[in-house]
Amino acid sequence: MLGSVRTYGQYCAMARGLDLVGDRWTLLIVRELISLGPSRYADLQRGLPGIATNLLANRLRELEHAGLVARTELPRPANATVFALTERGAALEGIVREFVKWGAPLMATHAPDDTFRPHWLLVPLRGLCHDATPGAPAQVVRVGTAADGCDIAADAGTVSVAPSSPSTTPDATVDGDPDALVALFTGRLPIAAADAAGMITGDVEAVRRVVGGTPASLGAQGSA
Amino acid sequence: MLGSVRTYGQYCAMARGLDLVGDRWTLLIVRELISLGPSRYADLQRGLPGIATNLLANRLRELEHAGLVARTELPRPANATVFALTERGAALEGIVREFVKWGAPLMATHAPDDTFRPHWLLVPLRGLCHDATPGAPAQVVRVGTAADGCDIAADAGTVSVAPSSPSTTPDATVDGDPDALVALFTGRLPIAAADAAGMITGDVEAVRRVVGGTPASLGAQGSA
DNA sequence: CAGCATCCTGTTCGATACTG
DNA sequence: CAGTATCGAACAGGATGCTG
Repeated sequence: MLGSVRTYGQYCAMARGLDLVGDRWTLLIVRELISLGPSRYADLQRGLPGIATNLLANRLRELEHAGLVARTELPRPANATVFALTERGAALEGIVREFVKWGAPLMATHAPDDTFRPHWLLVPLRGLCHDATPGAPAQVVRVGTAADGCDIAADAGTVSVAPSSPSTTPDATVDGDPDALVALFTGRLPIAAADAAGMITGDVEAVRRVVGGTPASLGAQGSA
Repeated sequence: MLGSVRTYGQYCAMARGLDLVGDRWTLLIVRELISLGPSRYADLQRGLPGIATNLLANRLRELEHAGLVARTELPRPANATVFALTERGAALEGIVREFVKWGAPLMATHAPDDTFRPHWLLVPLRGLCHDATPGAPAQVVRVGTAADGCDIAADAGTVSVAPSSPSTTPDATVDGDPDALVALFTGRLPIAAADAAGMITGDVEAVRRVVGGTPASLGAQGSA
């Protein structure tokens, strides 16, 4: 009845890590909890197209048992169950970040039937954005929508990327085709071209301020 | 007949990475190829206790197809097939390293029936060792044995950790119980105590030279 | 012997239907 | 909304047999 008692049985840090988060879907659930913050069951399902509902329930139970996810019952009037990463669970972001870096070259092509959610860009954007105008007042660029996206906040030379919040009014909003979004933030699509294509609403200069990171953060590694 | 056409179908760098290396055993095979260097089939099997032989063959074929592993036929007299990481495959070390860092706290306890191979320490040791005596002549400390272990080479302030080579004569050799080895290199077991327990052969000062890294590399993160 | 392929069994996964 | 129940298909694990 309980899942994954299956273990590699190795006294090895990596094998023991994989015993906890190596099952199918598990690291994507962690990605969701990182990218969305504390989430309800149905929101997790929306960010994990194709997952079986029983599998999501199993994984959440296993993650909870492993001390990586905490389940909280919100009081009235919300009256909902909320899943959030514990501190130890949030420490998985390093693994997620390395996966994103390694997988970056795989984003060059876009299969039309692949699903896409703008909030999936949160971890990648953390490595891809900078503040090119440290002296300017604080600005926020939204990627995607208020319901599903990321808010890139630039202030005093540093950027922070958070799940988009309906209570924030961004200075600019960027949206469009998945591959165009990726191309824009990896530098393959010029900002002017994105603007001409109608991808940018609001202050184009705010977009110019945050787009573009260090070459290393683009995950430029051989081909595949 | 061909494995894993199963894909997450997401336009997401992490999901696409997991499509390639997210299957069971795959990242442990990568760990083996990193820790052993180019290897023969039987050597991989020895480092992956419990893997089904057909599964290893399948995974190697998938990795080859993904461009992460290259298969080479050695000419006579060796006449063997050798599997090695490609450049793109070797780039997975960042993911392996993050897994090791995150999994480090899980090594605190040691189940007696867990298997252990000294060469599994190679990636962890890369984050755990330093050269405390940059001025001293080059020295090599072996962990494990010539047949299965790592050689830690300290020279001019930097250390490099490689699979143990029979053609190298180390200045000191460290071996012993798996948990004692881990405790030694994570600083929980004093070098003097390891020496008193008979874990060290040769020049104890060479061991003292390389053992101990930055606090950050110990992977100190919450509990679990 | 190294490097698999085949066969078989048990577990996990995926899709859908259903429930408090 | 947050799951549980069910069932066929795919996959993992173990033993064994084949082939140069």
